[in-house]
Amino acid sequence: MDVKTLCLGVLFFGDATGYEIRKACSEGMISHLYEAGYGSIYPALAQLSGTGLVTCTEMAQDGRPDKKVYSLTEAGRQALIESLREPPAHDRIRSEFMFGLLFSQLLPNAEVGKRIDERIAWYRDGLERMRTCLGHDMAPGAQFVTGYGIAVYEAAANYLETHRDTLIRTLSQSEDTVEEQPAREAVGR
Amino acid sequence: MDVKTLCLGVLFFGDATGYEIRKACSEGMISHLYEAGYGSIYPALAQLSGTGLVTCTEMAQDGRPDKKVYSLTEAGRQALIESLREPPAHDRIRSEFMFGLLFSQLLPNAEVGKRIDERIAWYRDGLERMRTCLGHDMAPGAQFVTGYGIAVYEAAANYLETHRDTLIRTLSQSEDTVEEQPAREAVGR
DNA sequence: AAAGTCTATATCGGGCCAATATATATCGGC
DNA sequence: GCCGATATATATTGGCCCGATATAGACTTT
Repeated sequence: MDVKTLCLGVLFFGDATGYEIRKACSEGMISHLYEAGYGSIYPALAQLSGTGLVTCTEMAQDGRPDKKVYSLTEAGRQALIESLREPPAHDRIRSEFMFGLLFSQLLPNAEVGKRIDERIAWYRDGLERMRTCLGHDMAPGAQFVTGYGIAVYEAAANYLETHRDTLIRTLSQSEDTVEEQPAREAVGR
Repeated sequence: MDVKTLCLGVLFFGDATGYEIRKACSEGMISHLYEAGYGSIYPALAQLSGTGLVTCTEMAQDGRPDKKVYSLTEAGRQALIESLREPPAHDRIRSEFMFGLLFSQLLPNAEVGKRIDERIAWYRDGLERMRTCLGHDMAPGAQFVTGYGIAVYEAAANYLETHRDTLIRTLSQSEDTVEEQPAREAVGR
């Protein structure tokens, strides 16, 4: 599955411009599942347009630059369904935040605390948006996914809140032995 | 942060071959935070070796192909710390599983159930490994991160288990109206 | 009136990664 | 004792992806 399928999926919920699709995939609800930026979306739309899976209607606007509104065609709908049918690839995640915490012994304690606090705030913010979202009329799948997001974010925020101080305390205690601390095992597997 | 920093990080916990680094980043504990395959790791190691951040010792083995064991140099250690100091980029996630569920109305119910069951099994498997891991001696950061992983996976698995049947039931109920169902709002933001 | 944000489209260089090639060893099952 | 599968080990490539950047008028804030 690639960004082309992502665009088809967004367009399934209604016509949109490239700009709006990007918003959905990098700020909106979908950004929690599958992110994408301009550099992926615009080329994808051009290709989809070329193969007839979407149509593009240029709309002149007073003042602002022209809008290009994309719509899913019947062929696009079929292509979306076909893509969704094949077994989903394994999740791809890349969390610099978590990776950095692995090495929290190498960072100043204040920095560690600051990062955790920021992350908690980020989760709380996401939770608020998701809860607001649940009030509206949604497809059953979207409802399920949103509920899942809430459950996971809640657990993450709670863990960070309840274990933050313990981590900092532990780091403080072993602070002075950091210099000669030998490498440890138990990360390789 | 890129795969070069990832390699430096893994090597901080002890010398390793490219093969072992890949194992840690695509099967081991680190794979839950930051994945990488051969195509990223081998070029990264070559570059790190060229700039003196790691050293490479070739070890002949009876039978098996030669091993190239990489070690972090002092310069590499400093480079790692410097990289970790800069604020972590936003998490990047790409979950085809979750994205697919958004459109569960377009999939056969049996398929939806199967995917959820597989995902639950995957979480449970990950949980078991992480819990085993916690028994061993670990750096405080690694312990914190592992605990976080357990909390999140547990919440995810529980949500899927308790809401699986509700989703399927809801899908079955609206099954016959799928054909003429209009596009819905509330995904754009 | 300057500075910043929002709508809107588009490109590029470099990074990443799945798939693939190569070679040998070991282990379980028949 | 042989076969297929799995594990050890390194390396390349084509294509996808994406952060940064350019452009540009309108609206908002200071």
